[in-house]
Amino acid sequence: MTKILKIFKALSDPTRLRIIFLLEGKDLCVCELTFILKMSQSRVSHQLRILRDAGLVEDRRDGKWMIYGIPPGIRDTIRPLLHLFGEEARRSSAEHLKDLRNLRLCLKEDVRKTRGRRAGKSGRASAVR
Amino acid sequence: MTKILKIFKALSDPTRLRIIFLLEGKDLCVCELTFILKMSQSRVSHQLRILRDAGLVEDRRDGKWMIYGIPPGIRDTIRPLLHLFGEEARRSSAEHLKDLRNLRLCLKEDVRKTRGRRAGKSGRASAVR
DNA sequence: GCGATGCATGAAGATATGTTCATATAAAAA
DNA sequence: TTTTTATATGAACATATCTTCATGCATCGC
Repeated sequence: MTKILKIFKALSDPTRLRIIFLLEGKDLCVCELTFILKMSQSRVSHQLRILRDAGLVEDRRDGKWMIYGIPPGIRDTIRPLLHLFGEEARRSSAEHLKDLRNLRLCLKEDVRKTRGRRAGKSGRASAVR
Repeated sequence: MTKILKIFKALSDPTRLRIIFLLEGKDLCVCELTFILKMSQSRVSHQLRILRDAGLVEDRRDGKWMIYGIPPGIRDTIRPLLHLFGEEARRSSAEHLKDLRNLRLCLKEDVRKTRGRRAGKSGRASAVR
């Protein structure tokens, strides 16, 4: 009972749900999530911790980056769950579409390796808040 | 997005989860839930309201009783969801077993129609707190 | 080694949520 | 009609949750 409750609690926050939706598509590091969600690194980390405590995500270190992803067992469990309700609503929600746009931008700009050095450079599309 | 979030929020409270587990088996009125859960009527009503606002339960009047149940569409959606995680854990949880025991007692004593008049009568098993 | 980057986390403040208490409404019973 | 039973709900309080800020640790590049 405690476990399922923890999972529902973890999923009952808009930020965490956005993170789950993103990770369902692709593993991401904290700085990428920070870039995509337009939130402070601290805020993202705190939310990731709650998701990890619930067993909904797992992390691994890659150099100086911590990569977060959904464990295979959970992925199989969660995907149908998310689809059951409002998959349509999700896909068409303005928020989620922005996240997807920022994800593309994030990959295109190779945020993980180039941020900081290139920040503020002109001629670049900027992420959608 | 808002809808699914509301559903997860509604499911992320131990009392409400107990109510859902109970209603998954059988429609019940507020006084029966109050009897089974050993909680104040006010508390049960407040929680039912949250479940209703999330669309997870519906009510109908039967005389002076309000009967709560899970709408068919939601039932089909929610059952696999609850089974996905911790169905085993639920079935064996002490809390849930107590609820089931109190449910049997509730039906046996016909709480809906006899409460008050028979309260405190000797020779009766009393519900488990 | 030293500075910069990526990330985690504790503490404090702001906000949301759950519980209790008091009271209101509606139907049944007397 | 008056009383009783079943339920809903607003307000106040207690508790939990989320966000921010400050700071610490690990890794990388120089």
